[in-house]
Amino acid sequence: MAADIIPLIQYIQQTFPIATDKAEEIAGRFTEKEVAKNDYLLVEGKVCKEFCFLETGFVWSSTFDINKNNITTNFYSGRQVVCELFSFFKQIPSKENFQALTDCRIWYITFDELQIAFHSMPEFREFGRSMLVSAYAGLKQRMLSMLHNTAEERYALLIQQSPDIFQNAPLKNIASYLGVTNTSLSRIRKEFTKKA
Amino acid sequence: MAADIIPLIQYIQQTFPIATDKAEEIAGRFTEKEVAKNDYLLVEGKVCKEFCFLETGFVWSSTFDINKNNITTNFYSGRQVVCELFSFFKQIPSKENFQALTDCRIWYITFDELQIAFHSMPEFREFGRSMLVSAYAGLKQRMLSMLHNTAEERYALLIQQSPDIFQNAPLKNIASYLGVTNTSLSRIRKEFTKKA
DNA sequence: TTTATTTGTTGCCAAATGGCAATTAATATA
DNA sequence: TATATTAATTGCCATTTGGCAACAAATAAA
Repeated sequence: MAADIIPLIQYIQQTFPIATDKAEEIAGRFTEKEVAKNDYLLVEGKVCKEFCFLETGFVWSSTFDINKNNITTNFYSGRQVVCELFSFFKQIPSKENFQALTDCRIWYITFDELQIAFHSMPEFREFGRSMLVSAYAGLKQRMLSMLHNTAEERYALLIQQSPDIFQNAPLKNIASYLGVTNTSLSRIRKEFTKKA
Repeated sequence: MAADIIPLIQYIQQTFPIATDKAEEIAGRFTEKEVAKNDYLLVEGKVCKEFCFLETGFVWSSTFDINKNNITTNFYSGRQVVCELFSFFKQIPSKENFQALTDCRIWYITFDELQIAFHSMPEFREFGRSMLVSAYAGLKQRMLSMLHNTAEERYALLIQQSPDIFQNAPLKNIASYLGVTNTSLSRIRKEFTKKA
């Protein structure tokens, strides 16, 4: 067993409590690959064919609003699932782009392989469901934060919870992730450093 | 077969394409019940034990923010799933309340029953996964709208897509659902009717 | 019905955020 | 290195939204 599969095994166990040998069996269904900086993991209009676990590296996802402005939907650092879940599980074209901001090391499983594994391994199904439910809950949290926190509060939360984003992504994309203009983010940062 | 189970069967088929006899078999696992106006389907701190399909009626869900303000998380009209998915699938205490705003007719299945049905019916699993994925995608849409539309645009979208909310819920709860104060919502409504 | 409570509206002003343009800083390209 | 391009900051002002208080309207309770 390759040593670098350990983060995936740990991720599985932390998402759904399960015996180590079962988690290893699930992880064993994944294949490793590398993605170079600036390469796309998924392009808008294409069907997402791989469920990816990001071992190391940094990825961002984006889409376009009605006015064709590019807006950042998320950032992903290592040891997270990186997948357009709607496109993947429904096997329909994605509305989002996923792009590597650094060189990435990834473990993936294709949709067909996952279907087979789901049928033969109940634990894999349970892990999959638990992962989906957690993603749903995380999104709800983020939505409520967007609704009831100011831009500055959201900025403070982000820099506290995911400081690595600021090492990897340009501020204009962080601004659109936070739902503010880059002009406003610039001013928020100015105020923020003044206070600290 | 009771005639009023038909909406549930249709909902299943529209969430995951499946033969009618299979959809009927899935629906057959659900039990019917009624919930009176103002009664709670779920109370904060309790584990959500039932996965509910709202046949008729109107429900709202809410939670409390850091300052203990009650904030509305969602409204549900008929022919929708009404369930705190995170609490239900993880069987942990809910952070949300679900309350009937009108008398409701509901089809439900308990967590234990659902686990059994999931194991014996692959189609039920597929339906469940598809439902989760759709809920996730809907939430993402809503979040992006919160981020990149003004309060007035969000109001216009809501009144267009879910006019029934305005027949069933007080404006102060609609305001917190939209992420604005009721003062602001009042002004937005004034502007809005002026334009129309 | 009368009274009390809750909900919704409005005026006044403050705070947060956006829009645009100019400038500087950083990065990519020739 | 020199040049072109993109990203970030700043000033000025407009727009959006919030906070508070007063009031009106609707609803619930006595």
